[in-house]
Amino acid sequence: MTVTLADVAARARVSAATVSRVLNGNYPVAEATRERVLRAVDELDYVLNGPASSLAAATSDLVGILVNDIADPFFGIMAGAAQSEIGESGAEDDTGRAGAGSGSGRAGSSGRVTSAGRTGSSGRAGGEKLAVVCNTGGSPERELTYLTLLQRQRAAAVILTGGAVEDPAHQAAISAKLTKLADAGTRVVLCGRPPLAGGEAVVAALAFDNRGGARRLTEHLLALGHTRIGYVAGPAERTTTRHRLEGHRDAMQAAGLGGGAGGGAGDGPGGGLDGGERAGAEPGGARGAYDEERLTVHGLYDRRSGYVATLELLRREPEVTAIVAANDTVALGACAAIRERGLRIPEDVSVAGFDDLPFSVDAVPALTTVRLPLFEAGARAGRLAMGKETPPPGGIATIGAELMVRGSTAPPRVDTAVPGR
Amino acid sequence: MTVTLADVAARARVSAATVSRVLNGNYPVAEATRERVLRAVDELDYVLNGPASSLAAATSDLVGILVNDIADPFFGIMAGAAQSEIGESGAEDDTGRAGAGSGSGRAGSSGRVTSAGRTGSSGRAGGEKLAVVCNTGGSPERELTYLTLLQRQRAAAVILTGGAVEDPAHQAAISAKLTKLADAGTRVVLCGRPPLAGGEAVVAALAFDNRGGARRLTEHLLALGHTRIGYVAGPAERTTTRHRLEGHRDAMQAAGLGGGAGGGAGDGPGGGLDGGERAGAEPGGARGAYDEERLTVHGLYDRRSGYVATLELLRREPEVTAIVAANDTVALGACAAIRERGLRIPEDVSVAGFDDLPFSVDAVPALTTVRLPLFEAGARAGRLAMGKETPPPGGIATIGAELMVRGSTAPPRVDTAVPGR
DNA sequence: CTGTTAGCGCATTCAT
DNA sequence: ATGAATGCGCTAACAG
Repeated sequence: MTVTLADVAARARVSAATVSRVLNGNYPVAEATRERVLRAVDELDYVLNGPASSLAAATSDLVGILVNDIADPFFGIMAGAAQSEIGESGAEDDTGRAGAGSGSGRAGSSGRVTSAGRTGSSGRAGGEKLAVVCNTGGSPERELTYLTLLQRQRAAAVILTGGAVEDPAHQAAISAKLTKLADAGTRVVLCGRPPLAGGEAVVAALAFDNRGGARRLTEHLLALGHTRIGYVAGPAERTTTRHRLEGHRDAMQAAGLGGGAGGGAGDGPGGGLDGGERAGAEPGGARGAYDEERLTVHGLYDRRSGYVATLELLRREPEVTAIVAANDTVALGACAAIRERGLRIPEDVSVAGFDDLPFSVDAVPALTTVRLPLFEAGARAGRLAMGKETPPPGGIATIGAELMVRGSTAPPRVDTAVPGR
Repeated sequence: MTVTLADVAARARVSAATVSRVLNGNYPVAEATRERVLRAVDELDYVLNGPASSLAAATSDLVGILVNDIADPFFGIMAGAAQSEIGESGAEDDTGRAGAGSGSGRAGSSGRVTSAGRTGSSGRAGGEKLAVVCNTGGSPERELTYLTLLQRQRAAAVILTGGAVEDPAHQAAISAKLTKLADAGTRVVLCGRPPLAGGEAVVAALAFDNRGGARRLTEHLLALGHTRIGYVAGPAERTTTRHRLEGHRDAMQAAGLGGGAGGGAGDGPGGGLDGGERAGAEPGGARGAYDEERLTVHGLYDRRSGYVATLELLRREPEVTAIVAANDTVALGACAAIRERGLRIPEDVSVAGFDDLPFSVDAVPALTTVRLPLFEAGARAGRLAMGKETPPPGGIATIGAELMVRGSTAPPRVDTAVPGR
């Protein structure tokens, strides 16, 4: 029924071993026989049996990329970049770049279609790796499950993207799993995720400077003259959320607006997920740590959360003149909430996001945000996973975050600065 | 070094066969031994060898989902939905839904973390399928390559999403490849992609009613009083582009505004990718087929293309009162271009998109568009791929597209209706 | 350079 | 209900 190596060997009048050698290309073979084999392969339309190959070689060509939310461009961009570095066999930097601008449907590619019948249809496809992305949905369980599945497949490499959940038990479980993967020869790379405690198992960890970016963003707002800044944070248990929040509070404190306590590193996020428990906080009340918590609302990294949280923020403190969102998507929801309350952006309330996703520049007004080089980071992670690039010293690299000032932030209204209004 | 079935068997004092049976659960095993085996598995921290298992069983638990652009939420939403149906072992409809709103970072999940140490770490993970998404970048070659890679892995199922490239050679190559996959036992499902010519190889094809949706959208514009409607189309060679364009032209013709020729089905898209070749077309010139082409500009399915194409459209015909974009992302670019020219939306120019991606409702003004039930379609494709749902009659189902009228479309300015202005 | 020989780890017959 | 054998298709030593 299905064509095997032996069939090809017979057709080409060589041994199975020889066929294997030409297919894998990692062994000297006479040019003559080589061509004969290749022809037989094409004629028989032979396709290598992956499982058999992996079993014998004890390695597979599978490379897994774990993401929290595949519908979020934040992850899509990183995953796509990584995949482009992995899919191509080292060469063809061109095609990799093509996917950069999140552009789909390459228009000019139809001309090369005919050649595809040759490149793609036959079973040989050089050292092609199968780069696949797995959607964890942000669930620790699914993350572990996927890791096990990948381990089962003897994956060649695994790339973990996005912030981690700060649960000790889960951290430990992940760490243990990654160690086992590494022991089995799988290359593990972290992208946009803080380094592990005992990071020996990991080839490299690329961490975003969330804290620094957040700090610069809030400093920008402070320089504009804002003092009552609301913060719509992400899920409390994620590292990304904590780091961005810390950066924000660092800046607030430096400006003498934050609470002295709780500003340092390592403290768990304090705010509850849904507010409303502290009743009757008088507007324009005390500053400091109290305000800090009162002006922080946690939610998910999606639009709806931004909308809901902003409404809550506006309710708690109608005098806010600026709102910093956990990311651009959340910022969009915040904008919707602000407008719905009849306020203008940025005249009445400034809004800022994080990530600088493609749509941010198209918001009206364009969103002030912090740019994360997602594509570059993803591509680098891909190369690291393939061993095409040497890891940074210590296996850890911090990736810069650049402040992008645009139309959604402006100085606060003058009359708002007057106490009591 | 690595723990094998035999090790587990020895530890549990049974034969390897028995261990295999408990692990696969598809064979009667005494409860006592069963537990003994399971304990041994946990104690030894055994992880099944996927390749070996697949080789022996001649099937794997890999399910591939092909997308054109992973950074595009259009695909991300479908892929995520499909993956949620595939990943979970039939049950737990709840978790599947959780990913719906494109929400990442499930906030409430930390409570269940500890249980993960049990569910996820051990080698057994019931009939878990490994749902993976592969990013083709819209390139036919990569599409074929991925299909080959998946074939090599003896994938259990493959889901192809998004419009196809209308190149006969490529169509044939894909068809042939899918037939081979089906012959090898792989279940093939098409999602948001038109049925194949000889569709026997395919379990089911879920096609979006792009044509109908586009027609209704343009009818809406016509009802509003627009007559000069620019169309920013996608890549000329894709089915999605053609179908949407045809729907648009159908509506135009029905209103007596389209050219008699070229309106029917099956004609290749006429407009060149970059215009400007026909010089000095006098404004307010002849209607009909001529205008139809003049008012159509092709580009990619991304924001930049929408921006550039709209600028071109505005140059060719400053009197356009409405612009229909290939999709929402393109519409965003169109909006940017329109504003840059000092025009207001919708007062001066109405804008419409397609797909109704999450961000569309947040555009200012909110985007009139055509809603495609991406999540539902993806989920259904996932179930079809898993054999959890019976295919529609004939294996083909058309998925409705619903017009969403929002703020970005309005009647044209009265003075614009005056000829010569 | 090429052919021969052994397994890789597991799922299945077939027995019992 | 369980154990013993057989082979899935391929790669990797070894010869030669």
